[in-house]
Amino acid sequence: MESQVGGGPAGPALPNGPLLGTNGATDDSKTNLIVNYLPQNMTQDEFKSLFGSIGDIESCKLVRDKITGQSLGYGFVNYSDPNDADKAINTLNGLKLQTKTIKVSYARPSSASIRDANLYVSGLPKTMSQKEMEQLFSQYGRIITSRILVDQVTGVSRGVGFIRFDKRIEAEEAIKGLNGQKPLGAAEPITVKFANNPSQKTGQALLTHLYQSSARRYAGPLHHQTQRFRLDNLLNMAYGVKRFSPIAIDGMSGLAGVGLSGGAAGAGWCIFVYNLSPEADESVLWQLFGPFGAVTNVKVIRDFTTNKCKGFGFVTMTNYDEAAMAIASLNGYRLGERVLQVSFKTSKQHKA
DNA sequence: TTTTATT
Repeated sequence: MESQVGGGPAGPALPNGPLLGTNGATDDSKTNLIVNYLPQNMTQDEFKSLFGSIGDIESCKLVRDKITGQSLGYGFVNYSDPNDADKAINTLNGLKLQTKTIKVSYARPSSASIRDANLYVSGLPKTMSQKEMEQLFSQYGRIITSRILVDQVTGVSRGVGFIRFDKRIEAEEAIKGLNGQKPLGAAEPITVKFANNPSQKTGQALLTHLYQSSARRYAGPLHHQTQRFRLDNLLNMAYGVKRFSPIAIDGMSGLAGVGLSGGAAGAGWCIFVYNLSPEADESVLWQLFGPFGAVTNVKVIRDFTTNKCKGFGFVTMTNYDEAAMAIASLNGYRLGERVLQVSFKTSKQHKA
């Protein structure tokens, strides 16, 4: 299915170049593997135990989306012994796990030049095979993977596919050379462009999803509601309280002592975020809350000695409506394995 | 007319 390239040994040593590998440094190219097409629901623990069954693992990582915590369907395994890495490829590559056939290969050295090298191709002749598509593109560089999407029922090509090159430059050249061109004997020209980057898309998709799902659950069809009314309903959800008068929001009555922060951090609405993972960092909070509006400050509360997150943090937002929308949307949101609790920070300290 | 390949 996929091309079997991937990783491969490093190129020949340069004449007169420095001799590498004589100082006892680890040669990652022989121990570090990339694993692709993992089932979506596989956990880090399952991933580790599967590959740990081959031999001693130096480190391994199931790659997850920064924001949602969802598995991205691939991971890395670094073995202590190169022989185990080789054994893992021989025994686990092609293994069927649920609906997926996993791919295990040597990881290429990580570098900026291999990122964003994935192309989206459309307008392909329905008769074109994956191999033919690869032949068309291989003149521009080394192909890491290719895929043609097919109709799930009939199995016939949808005329749409992906090509991942080893280097971004190669992908750029392929766009220049093939976008708008007709393959030999084809009636229509093909479109070649960079594929959507899933990691960038997530924020937007998350937002859209949250808005739509909250609005539907709590306010009914959007076209029957005004902005004001929708926000009111979202607030009902955020507080778990029935609110009878929308005017209460505008006046912000009933909210005394809640959320509004003064002090050195500047004015704004302070939001309490609970059930963050020990690995959570500030960037996660920026990414989660940023899409809802102006965020002036985020803070992850960490243990002094371990520097791990103690499970909660704070976010300050400038505008009340945006803060309320963020709370309504993100409270109860599942972040990885955890369900977030999000609310305005309450001031328990005040003694009247 | 968008699958989940770079920590």
